[in-house]
Amino acid sequence: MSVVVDRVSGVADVKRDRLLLLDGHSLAYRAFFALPVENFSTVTGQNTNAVYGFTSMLVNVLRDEQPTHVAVAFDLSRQTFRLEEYSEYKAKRNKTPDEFKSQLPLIQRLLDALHIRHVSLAGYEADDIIATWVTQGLEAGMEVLILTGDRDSLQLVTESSTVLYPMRGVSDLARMTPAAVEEKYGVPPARYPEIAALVGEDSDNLPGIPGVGPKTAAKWINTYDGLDNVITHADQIKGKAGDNLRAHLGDVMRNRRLNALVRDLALDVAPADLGRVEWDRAAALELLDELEFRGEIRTRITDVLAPDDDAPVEESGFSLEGETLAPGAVGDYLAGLGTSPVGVHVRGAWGSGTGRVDGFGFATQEGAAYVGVEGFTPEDETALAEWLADADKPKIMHDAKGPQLALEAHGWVLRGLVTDTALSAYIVAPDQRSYDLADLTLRYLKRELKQEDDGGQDSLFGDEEVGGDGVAKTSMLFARAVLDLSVELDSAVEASGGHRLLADVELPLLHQLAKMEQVGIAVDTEHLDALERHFAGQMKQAADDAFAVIGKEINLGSPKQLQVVLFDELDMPKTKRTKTGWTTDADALQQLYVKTEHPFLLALLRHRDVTRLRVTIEGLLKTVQPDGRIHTTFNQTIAATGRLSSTEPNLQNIPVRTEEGRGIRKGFVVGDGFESLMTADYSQIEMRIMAHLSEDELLIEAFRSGRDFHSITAARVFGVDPDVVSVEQRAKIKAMNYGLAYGLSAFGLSQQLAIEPSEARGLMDEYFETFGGIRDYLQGLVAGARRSGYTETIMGRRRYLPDLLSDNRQRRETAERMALNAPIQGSAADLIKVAMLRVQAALDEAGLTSRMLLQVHDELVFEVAAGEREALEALVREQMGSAADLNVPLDVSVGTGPSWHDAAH
DNA sequence: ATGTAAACGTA
DNA sequence: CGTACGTTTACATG
Repeated sequence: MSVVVDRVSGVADVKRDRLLLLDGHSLAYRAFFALPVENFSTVTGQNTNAVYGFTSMLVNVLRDEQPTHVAVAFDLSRQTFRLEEYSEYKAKRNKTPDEFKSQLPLIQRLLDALHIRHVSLAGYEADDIIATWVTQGLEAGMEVLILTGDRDSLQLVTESSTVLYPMRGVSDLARMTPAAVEEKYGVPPARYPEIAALVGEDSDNLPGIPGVGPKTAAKWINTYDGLDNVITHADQIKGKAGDNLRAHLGDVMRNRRLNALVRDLALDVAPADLGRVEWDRAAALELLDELEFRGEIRTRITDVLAPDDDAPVEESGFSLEGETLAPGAVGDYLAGLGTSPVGVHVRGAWGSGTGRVDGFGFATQEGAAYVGVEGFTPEDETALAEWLADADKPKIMHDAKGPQLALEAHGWVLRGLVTDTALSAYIVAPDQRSYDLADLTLRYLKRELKQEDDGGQDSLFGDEEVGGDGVAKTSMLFARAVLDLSVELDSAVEASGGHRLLADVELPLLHQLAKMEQVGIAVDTEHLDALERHFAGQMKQAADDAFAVIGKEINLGSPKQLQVVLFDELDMPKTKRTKTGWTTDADALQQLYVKTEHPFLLALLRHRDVTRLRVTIEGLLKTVQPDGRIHTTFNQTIAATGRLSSTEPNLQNIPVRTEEGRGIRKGFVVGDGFESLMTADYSQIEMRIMAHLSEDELLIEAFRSGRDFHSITAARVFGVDPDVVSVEQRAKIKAMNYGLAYGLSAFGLSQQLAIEPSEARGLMDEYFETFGGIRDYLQGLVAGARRSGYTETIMGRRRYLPDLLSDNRQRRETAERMALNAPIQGSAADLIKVAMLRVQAALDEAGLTSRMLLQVHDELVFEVAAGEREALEALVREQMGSAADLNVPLDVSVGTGPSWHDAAH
């Protein structure tokens, strides 16, 4: 199907024109209540459930009905001729929610982008516009479809006009033909308003006759042949209903006047003007991006609007001259590039600390080239190696850590990476979910970047036709996109003051992370195997115990089945609600045990614990590479605060709190040829940052004293000597200290300490009384962020928090807690990143072979080469301790041992 | 097959 | 009713 209908060619005359008319307001309103608003909102807090539901209905109907003409009618305001006639018209309606109102302009923007006409008219409702178009369309011999959630439109149904009425939600449409209307209401469509007049319409505040429903109304209308005759013969109708009819004749006649749709409005646009035209692809995609419509809905939209394989990349703005380099031509090509930045796209695959290169796309402002690695001559190989390793040949890449691993695996060294578009996009807006090249291209260049489909899937072995036009073209286009993007992003980074963060921290860190991923950490698989078997046995034991108590076997891992046992069968008190029932989390089970002392709970908790440990080990073992080491992937662009994250596997959440859990850490060991593992971590890094930033004298003094921090602060709060601080006092202040940076509430604190909220409130007051600088600082953080729209770390890393201005209390308060936490967590992240770079630089400088393996937010793990322990410890203490110049000391604790567990301190 | 919720591990 | 993450399982969708 082509969305362009040529009105002149006569092609459209082969079939009747189909006119699709939508009631924008009623459909959006339906969608607003049908779809849970909390599931549909963007990062900026814009609700989109109504937009989503409306769009979904629209595209489904476009797909299923294939109309040739389309338009949408909207209400303009409540001020209509109906209101003038009847001041109570629609009076009972609740005020339209703001969350809904803000979505109408979005729907209209979307329609504009799709080039679908939308019309409203002062004094009239959408219904009237539609009724007028229906009348005109039928006269012109068109077939008409009306998509609306307003039953008044049923009066427009004829043999050639059908109402599509949403049944429930936004996916079921009832097809209201004359037969369907008659079947449902017992009268032909033209007489539907007569029924409505008798029955009344709650939503319009049009009261009907008491005791008269659709059945009675239909009976009367059919018996007397129409409402007019019912009114004339009102005195003949017996019973209570008859009395009521006579008493409310005025209402009925008024209802009938008001529910009659106006069919002869003077509109600027006639049905013939509504022929479908090509959509504005760029504008629509940009809006979908803004609305965060992705995945299924996005495909459904684009499929319906552009089902043909149209829009090759050139069409959407990318066009470039390029060539596939012949064997032997690489040296000359690279020599001709000079010293202006080159966009580089590496084709290949990577992960788990290694990778494979299949080819390179190069792009400059002048042109582009592609070269596949397969046909390389020795001269090509050398020329490329030299160019890649030349720090004076500037390169720009996207998400270069993976490619870097692939290059390294080939033996190539990458130098001269002047920027990375994924990293700069992250600096500019760290809250984005994805930094895909295609996403960024769309967002910053308003162009669509599409993967050329070259037939077969990318083979793992790289044996597909490398010279294929698609592959080369795509690679060159990607390289060019990277180059163009870097220009936009450079200025965006500059404008937000993030240049140094990018150039001095994130970019060099990319290489450091690649190095760490490449090295990996050695694992004692035998130990972990044995441990897994042990936990499997414990699991079986715990499950048997649990089943014995309740006398049957259930799936202990199913919260649903657990709820049945706990709350229905054992009749335990209800816990906190979740979306789908009552929570069965460990905290709740613990509390239930305190109340009931039911042995099932103990077995269940034990089962949970050991299951978790077993599954964790299982997952780890699956990721051990042939070299006997685990090579995690560190993600540099995930956490909005600036932290790293770790995947496949996540080595930043290996158990440590329980003795059994720590057993797993014994499985991470020193590798062959090295002497031990060393861990080095910052103590109370976030509190120190708070002390520094708040300049609270007492807090600074507490840190400078070098004594136990929680005891010192507790002593201050409770006004006692540090030596006599009780265990309870210290615990309370410790919880307070840790919770501060999260925006802890009195309630949260009371939960955690199992004390009364009032006591927690008092504790917080005392604390803030003592450390007034902290209170002022935290308040200032939120206030400042509200003013500027963002928070900032010590290195100038920004996080934008538009929800600080939300009128939704929950969203706003969440944003406030984020504003408290982001600069603190983020500054700590800045600090350890700087420390990592300094430590590595010092390692290189000193010529040590010890190496950095892991980062766990405030901790670094090293593999110590023989004889280097002391030197390494000194170096690490020195570099970590001086990563930032704070007005409190940075305390680093260091431990060494044969395993990660033993290296703890 | 794919997505979401609940649960839980870390800092 | 405390921030930042990733993974697993069960369960509900298509």
